[in-house]
Amino acid sequence: MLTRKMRHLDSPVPDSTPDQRILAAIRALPCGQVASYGTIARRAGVPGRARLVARLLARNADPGLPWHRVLRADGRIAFPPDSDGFREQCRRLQAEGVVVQRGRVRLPAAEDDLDAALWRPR
DNA sequence: AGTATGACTCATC
DNA sequence: AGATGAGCCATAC
Repeated sequence: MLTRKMRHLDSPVPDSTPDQRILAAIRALPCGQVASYGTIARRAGVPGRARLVARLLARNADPGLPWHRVLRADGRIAFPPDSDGFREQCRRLQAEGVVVQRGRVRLPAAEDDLDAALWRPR
């Protein structure tokens, strides 16, 4: 039986939903590396949908998902500074060696995949 | 159908 | 660097 929804052509595009690709993009973040909601959205093929990323994280129940590596575009933690989420995220990041000061992390200057991957300071 | 609400982002000041 | 307002998109009422 073929899929119920016929594809226009049998396109080689991954048969995945934006949600799945976003989760994949987050899971693809290496330990100690961070990215903004917007960057995750872009990497997942849904540019401009940072809020979708945020919504997914808010609902996520998977304890293995490295949600703490996702920050706002300015490098700040998205939770209110006095919240449990904030503290937990800080703790997890620092446990990975990420420098967090005043709730802020220095994001890779060029959030491009290439630069972020190659420019990583030792 | 209209309004409010976010783990958002960007331009501007 | 902080504040503000507009844009944005999916859900919830």
